[in-house]
Amino acid sequence: MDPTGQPPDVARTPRPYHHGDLATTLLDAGEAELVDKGIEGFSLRGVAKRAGVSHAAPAHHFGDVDGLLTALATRGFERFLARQEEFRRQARREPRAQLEASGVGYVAFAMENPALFRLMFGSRRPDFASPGLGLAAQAAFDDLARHVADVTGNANPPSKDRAALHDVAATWALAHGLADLLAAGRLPSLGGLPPRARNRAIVGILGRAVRSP
Amino acid sequence: MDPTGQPPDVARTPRPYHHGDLATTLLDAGEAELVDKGIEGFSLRGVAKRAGVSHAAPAHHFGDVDGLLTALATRGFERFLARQEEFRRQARREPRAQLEASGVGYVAFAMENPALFRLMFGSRRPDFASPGLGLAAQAAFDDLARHVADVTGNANPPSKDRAALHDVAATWALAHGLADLLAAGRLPSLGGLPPRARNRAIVGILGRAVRSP
DNA sequence: ACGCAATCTTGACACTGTCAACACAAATCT
DNA sequence: AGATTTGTGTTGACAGTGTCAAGATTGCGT
Repeated sequence: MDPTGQPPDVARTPRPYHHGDLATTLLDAGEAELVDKGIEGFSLRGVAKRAGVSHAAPAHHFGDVDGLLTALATRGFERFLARQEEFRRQARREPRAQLEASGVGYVAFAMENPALFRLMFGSRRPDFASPGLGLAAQAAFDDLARHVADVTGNANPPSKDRAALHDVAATWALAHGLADLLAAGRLPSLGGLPPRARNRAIVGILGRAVRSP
Repeated sequence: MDPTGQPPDVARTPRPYHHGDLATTLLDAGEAELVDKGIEGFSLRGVAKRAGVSHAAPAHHFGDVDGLLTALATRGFERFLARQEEFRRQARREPRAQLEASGVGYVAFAMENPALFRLMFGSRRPDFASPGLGLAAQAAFDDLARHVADVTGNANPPSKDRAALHDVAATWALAHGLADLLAAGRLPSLGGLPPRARNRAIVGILGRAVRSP
């Protein structure tokens, strides 16, 4: 038989009492739950069931349901930035092309992960005062502001210089508005385009936010 | 005595069994609940309590909690349009000034009613397939598209003409993005400005979406 | 080898939305 | 007028949810 003395395991790994790495398993399960049920139908017990674990297990890792949502939003912001960077890598190195790629990545992420995007930007349940999420969200803003500054050549921080503020606000608002409306399916004539044509259209629209110096 | 045969009323209208106009009372209570608890903490029983009525009473008027939210969103879109019109009335009659006023009204509504705005644009609970809400939302889009067309002079429908589509999409996305970010408090350097300066800044930013012909 | 801390389960509680059964009032019909 | 039907609101129940306290199980440090 089995020298380890384990039972002949009709099902191997009959769920050890300690899971190993439950935290990330719960994050994955939480993301699946988010995709399936949306933020509205998101249930902590549902996540636990997906992870094959008792209904109170998530509390030990994330405290609250809001704690889990906060962690999900944090990971969301990291992927958000990563997706933008992917598009930038495939674009030319000029500041303008890099900014356009960022915007396209912004919108693409929203359309690919509508529920997660909503959690990150349209919900008050995640705790944005928590250091992890706060920093992740701030990093997303800083990244965009930097690429805008590269285009305008304005080195002043947006909080001090009015022109810089307007440039950043316009770019962010335009990208964010497109992302939100497209993710919600409210711009069917744009969202229904095939990806390449759609991205071209998005670039054309985003270009209105800032003018090169 | 009273010819109607009513009792001498120690307390007049001691909560009659039939409320009179419970539907609108529930809508008002629902809006208050929305402001207090947000969409996340919105509770049908809480609304009933606010209206001073049993916990199952709302069902007779709105069926579902989603039914009540749908009705709230519908009324929200009507107020949304009305608010934009208020700003337009105080603006000059030129197409450009009218469009700018619409945009400022768009953003103002979002900042004044952040929870309602989120319900209208950032939630999947209202039933947008219902005729009432569907028409109300469509009317908001049509109104904006009309004012954009007045500026560009392009009479073609956005669904057919690519330039028209881009103009409408850019304007809507810019206004919507500003509204969403400001309502969420994510543009503090802009949202913290005093109203007049803020509106001037918004006009300046919105102007980037479309160029007069 | 032992004790401790971390991890997970179980059971309970209050709260929620929804449904069925009932109570009351008003409108309608004959 | 009186009876019946329709609409309006209440009560009680049920399953599902988040959270907490208590206990069970495991791994780790000493």
